Amino acid sequence: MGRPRTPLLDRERITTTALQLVAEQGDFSVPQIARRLGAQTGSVYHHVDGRGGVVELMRERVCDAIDGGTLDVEPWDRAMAAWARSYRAAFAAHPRVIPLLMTTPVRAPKVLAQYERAVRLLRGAGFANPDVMTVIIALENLVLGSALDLAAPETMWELPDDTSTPELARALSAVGAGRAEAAFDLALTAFLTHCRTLLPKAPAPD
Amino acid sequence: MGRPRTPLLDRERITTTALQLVAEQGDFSVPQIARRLGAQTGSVYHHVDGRGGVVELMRERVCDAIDGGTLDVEPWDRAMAAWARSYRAAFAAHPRVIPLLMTTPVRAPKVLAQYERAVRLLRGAGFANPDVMTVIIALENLVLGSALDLAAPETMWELPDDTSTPELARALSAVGAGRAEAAFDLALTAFLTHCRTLLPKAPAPD
DNA sequence: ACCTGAACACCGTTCAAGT
DNA sequence: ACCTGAACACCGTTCAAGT
Repeated sequence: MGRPRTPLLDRERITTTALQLVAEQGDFSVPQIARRLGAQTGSVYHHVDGRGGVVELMRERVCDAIDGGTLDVEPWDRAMAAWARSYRAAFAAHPRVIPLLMTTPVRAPKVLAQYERAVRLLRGAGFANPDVMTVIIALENLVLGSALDLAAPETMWELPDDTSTPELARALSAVGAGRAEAAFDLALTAFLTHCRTLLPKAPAPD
Repeated sequence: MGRPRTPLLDRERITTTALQLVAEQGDFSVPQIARRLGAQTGSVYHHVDGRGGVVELMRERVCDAIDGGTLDVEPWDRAMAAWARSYRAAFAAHPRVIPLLMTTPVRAPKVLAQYERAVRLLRGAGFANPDVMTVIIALENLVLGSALDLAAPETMWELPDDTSTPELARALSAVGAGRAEAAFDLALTAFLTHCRTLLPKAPAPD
């Protein structure tokens, strides 16, 4: 009892354990974290701001893998594409965490800083002020929607039998694995192609 | 005790109450449903397959508002646009339910039937077999991603102060309300425009 | 500073027993 | 058939008490 020689708990270990639990079960609980680390449930609260705090820590860990350097790529559309792919890849590495992150607002300064850079990039590219945020939100929806697809159970559609929905069954078997990737690529290409048309006609390169 | 003259519980009332709770709190529990309907917690289990069953009932209720008739519109791209808008509107009417529906597969026959029709529509329009499902999945991601945006808290980005992310703050204030709608419209337009280019060159109308 | 151990109000689920 | 009431194993959170 009392204080151990070497601390059992710290934020790093709590985060890692939570991510493991979510990967295994699709969810986590504070007592589960404590048990895995050999501590009492209450002890976790000395390191972390409750269950919600653990979710925030997981978000930071996952988002650390997003490569902000992609936003320095030129031209702007290649930068946005690279950012979107890096963003999605970071989430894809922890698919089952995604639903946990969807309902709480983004507070992590590192993530906000990347959005700030994205805004500057688009303004610099010549997008009108009201369009800038629309483009970013649409891109974010695209990334999260596709990432959610990865978190979905093996088959997002549970076909009762192939006879009631034969065409759907056939179409599904034709895509197979990589369906999520194909859909993301299609949507991203479509989106950036259309965004280019939003820009005032570019002057000829000098 | 025992059986009341007039039943306290049925699937309709359970579903309605669950939707109300989710609208108010963003979540629900079986005991909460029971309390609101003046029954014991255990009684709910006589009508519904546990908590997961209640989620399925909510999905069916929400999806009933999707207008499958939109898939009869011509040409195919107007049909897909109308379907996507109806789909999103149905979810938008119950924004906070969306996160609850994301992690469980679609089983509702009515929803599956609409996907079946969508597949037929795209095949009829001339899309190659491997492309059909990719297009549908991408459209679904788009709808769900945008719908999730509606479920998000007022401010998806919690800016600590306007000084650390000044451009983001400015861009955010420039979109204001309707930001979700604008982003959805942009993404949908972009997507369908690009899908048209996937099709073999159309023959001249006769 | 870090942890224990116990407490509290809440879950989801099951099931005998009642009418 | 429909509901009660009690049980069980689990949550999230708090807090005095120990070293």
